[in-house]
Amino acid sequence: MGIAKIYDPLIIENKWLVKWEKEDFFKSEPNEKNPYTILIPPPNVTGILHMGHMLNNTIQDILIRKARLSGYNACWVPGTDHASIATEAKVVNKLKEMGIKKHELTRDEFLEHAWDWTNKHGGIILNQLKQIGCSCDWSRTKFTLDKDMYESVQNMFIKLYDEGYLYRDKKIVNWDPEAKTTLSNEEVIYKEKTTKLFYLKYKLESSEEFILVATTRPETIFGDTAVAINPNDKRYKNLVGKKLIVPLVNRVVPIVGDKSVDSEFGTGYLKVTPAHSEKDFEIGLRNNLDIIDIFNDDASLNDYGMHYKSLDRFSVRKKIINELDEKGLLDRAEDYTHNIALSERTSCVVEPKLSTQWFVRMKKLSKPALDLVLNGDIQFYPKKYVKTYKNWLENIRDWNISRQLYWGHRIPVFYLKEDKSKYVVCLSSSEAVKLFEEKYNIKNLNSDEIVQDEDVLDTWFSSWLWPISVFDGVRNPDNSEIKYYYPTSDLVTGPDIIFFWVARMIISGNYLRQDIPFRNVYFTGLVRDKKGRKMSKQLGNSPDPDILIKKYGADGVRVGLLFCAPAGNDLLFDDTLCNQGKNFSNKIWNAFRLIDGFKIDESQKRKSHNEFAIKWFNENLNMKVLSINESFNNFKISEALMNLYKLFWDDFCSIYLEIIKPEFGKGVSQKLKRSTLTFLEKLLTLLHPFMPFITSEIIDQIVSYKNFNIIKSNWPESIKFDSEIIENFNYSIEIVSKIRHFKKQNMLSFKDDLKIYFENDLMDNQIGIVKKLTNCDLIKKQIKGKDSETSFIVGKYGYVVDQKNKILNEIDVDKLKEELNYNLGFKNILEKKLSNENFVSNAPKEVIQKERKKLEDVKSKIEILEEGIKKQNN
RNA sequence: GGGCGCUUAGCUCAGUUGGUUCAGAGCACUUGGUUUACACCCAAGGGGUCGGGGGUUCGAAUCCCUCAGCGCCCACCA
Repeated sequence: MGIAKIYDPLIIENKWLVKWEKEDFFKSEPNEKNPYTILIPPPNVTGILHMGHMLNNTIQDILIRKARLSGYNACWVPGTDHASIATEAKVVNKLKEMGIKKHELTRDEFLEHAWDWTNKHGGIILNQLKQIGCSCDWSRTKFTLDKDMYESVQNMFIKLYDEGYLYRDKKIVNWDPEAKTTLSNEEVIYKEKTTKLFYLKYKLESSEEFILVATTRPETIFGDTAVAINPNDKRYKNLVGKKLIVPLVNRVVPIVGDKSVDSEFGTGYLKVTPAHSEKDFEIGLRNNLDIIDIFNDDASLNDYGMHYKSLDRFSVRKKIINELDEKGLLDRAEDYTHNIALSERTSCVVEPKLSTQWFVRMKKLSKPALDLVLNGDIQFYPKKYVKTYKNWLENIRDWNISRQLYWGHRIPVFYLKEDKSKYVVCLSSSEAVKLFEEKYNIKNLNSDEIVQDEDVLDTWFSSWLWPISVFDGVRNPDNSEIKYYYPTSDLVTGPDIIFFWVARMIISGNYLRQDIPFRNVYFTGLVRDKKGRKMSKQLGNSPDPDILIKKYGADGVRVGLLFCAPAGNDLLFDDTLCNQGKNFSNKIWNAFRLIDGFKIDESQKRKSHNEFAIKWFNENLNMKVLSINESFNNFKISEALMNLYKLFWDDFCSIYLEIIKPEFGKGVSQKLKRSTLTFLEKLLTLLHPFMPFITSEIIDQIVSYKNFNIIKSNWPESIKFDSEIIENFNYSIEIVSKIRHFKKQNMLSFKDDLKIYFENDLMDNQIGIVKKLTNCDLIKKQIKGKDSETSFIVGKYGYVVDQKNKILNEIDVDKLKEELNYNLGFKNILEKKLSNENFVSNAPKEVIQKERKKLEDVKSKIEILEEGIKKQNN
């Protein structure tokens, strides 16, 4: 036999990677077929593949390959995301290592470095996706900063502005002092920490009395412009109209009443710093307070910080507490555990900061998006995320889209240098000059008299256009591609970006095209290690995909991942599952070896049980294809794989092949070999989405299928199956199991041939199968009374084993009795149920019918069992 | 604080509209097996009062209440 005994994925997978690349198998263009479209959730351009990506993209590849096999024009668009803050942070770090500080560079110089970085590291991840077999249309690869994508983003901004969905406002935003940019709420993470709660003395004006104010941030007293108290607080009445002196600063500030103050917290007094807390800012608005910003962009203190000017906020905190203490202005300090806001990207403490930003008005824009999901136009798998989605949309807030970064889509707004309150929104400065004339009647502006907004847009502002912009549907809404491919079919992503991305794509899709962006959303779980911990660099528990692939093959890893990935559940990844996948590859390989080695020999007598096995496997295949399709329709991908795994391993190898396998040295008929190859071909087609490499290779090696392209072949059709054939066949397998069990219990070897007498009708081909799989003869014989010295019951037909002496005594009568008791109990319950008027009158007819059938079955079973026990006792 | 979800065999999970041939799968485990595709294998087997308690019902893993444990998302208080 020329084929290797052990399947070696490495060589074969590489061979197919090259071939797929060369022959452009995955290319898609609009045609007369129905489209099936998936857009990759674009990974960070400079990122590398982790387990989450693997899972995600394997699922996408399975869906897309299945669709391709099912006759759709399958199009999977790959691409990468510029990931503005994440990438910029990496570049800043890189520059730091080189001794260059970002602020020493001009915008253009910085961008040059960023592009160098991107060109150097970009695309690695796409190559890794190829390694795991992703069948993307690589000619369509997009990058969110490509020229057309860039323009799409800016066009969207302009459209939204023109239609009144954008505004510029001063608000308290989350400020990342390290990256020196604002963050969206979604980019802020909270961590519990124990810090100190300081009680500071605020003297009443022209009095020696003081009140205590509790704060965790004593360094912000420089920005205090009031102290607030809840108007329902009893102390409030005595204090109205009085003033306090801010310690150290000696600023005189009013006491104001505000319902948002929690009287239970601290002393019930809240120092109000409108520039550095959202809540304080609102109190400030309500009470007309001054706003004093005390920080520089890096969160060091500015001129208002007096002698602490230029020092960092945290060192000021330490120093100012000492000073307050020395001056008797600190009453006490207590431990206090609360949540600290941290930047997702730089991990530094977020500083609330007042600043002017661009916002998207979300309420009206997002209104239709909720219905699209609630009424089922868009389906979520698993369903539970509909509620999460609903909850967010119902409480949606305006979206801050400005980011004080260089790397990204620059905001297309031009300001008059002289007076920045005057601005126009457009693509270029030459257009801006015209618009200034129209809008403000300012004529003959020089281009150096206007300046473009320094900020870029939030990364997600480009992401929410992804399903439209990859087909150029923002700039050209009527082009043939967008009309053909949009709406896309499925989106596969993690639930962690349901708000960042999924919801916003639905919103933008509805806004731009009055249509959904995708029909189904499949949420994958988080990949954890087998102890349930998140995978992280620090723990070192995240396996390297390249190493996994080398060890188990891409097919093996794909199968391993899918074995543990029910939709929406986190999956506990374990190497051994990949090993199971690898073993499965080997099993498939060896099944092929066996079949391939069949010699044709027409002189063999036709065996009826072979025909029966073929019939059975055909019907069984029809049945399993139906259930696999059903699993696919419900996005139960791992269920589909498990069914296939069992179909191939148990049904095809352990049963079918074991039956039709010729005895040593003998051959098979042409017809049998052809049928078997047809089954193998169908199974490989079914397996292809999960294991594209090995299935391609084997199909390629089956001689008669040389020109058969598995990628585009037809998914086996199935509408119905003959359940009688399946039942009859299964019964013989049931007998086989019982006989094997019997042999094992009686310490007989597989080779020992027994004569087994049976009383009821069995078909010849059923007998043939038992004979082939157990090496035992089944002989039909009416057994009367004492003749049946050795009887052993299985199933509803009952049969008798005659092995002269030893077996007889070891037959387990207790087992039979146990089974009898169970069935008697069952019968009791059924009879009780059926004689219960409440049941008969209340339960649906079909249920009653079913119960009656059960009763009949159980009665005949009891009869057989009783007879069997009687025979044993004789 | 607001919202969502989970608890079924040693592990990871299936169990659609309540109906005892649904208590199931894979892995792990135990036992036996190797000249004849595969030990990356074959065969057989043992495991669970479906988290606790209560209720609805003729009937509950499935519906309701409650207790206990776990997890996620959102908001964030000085």
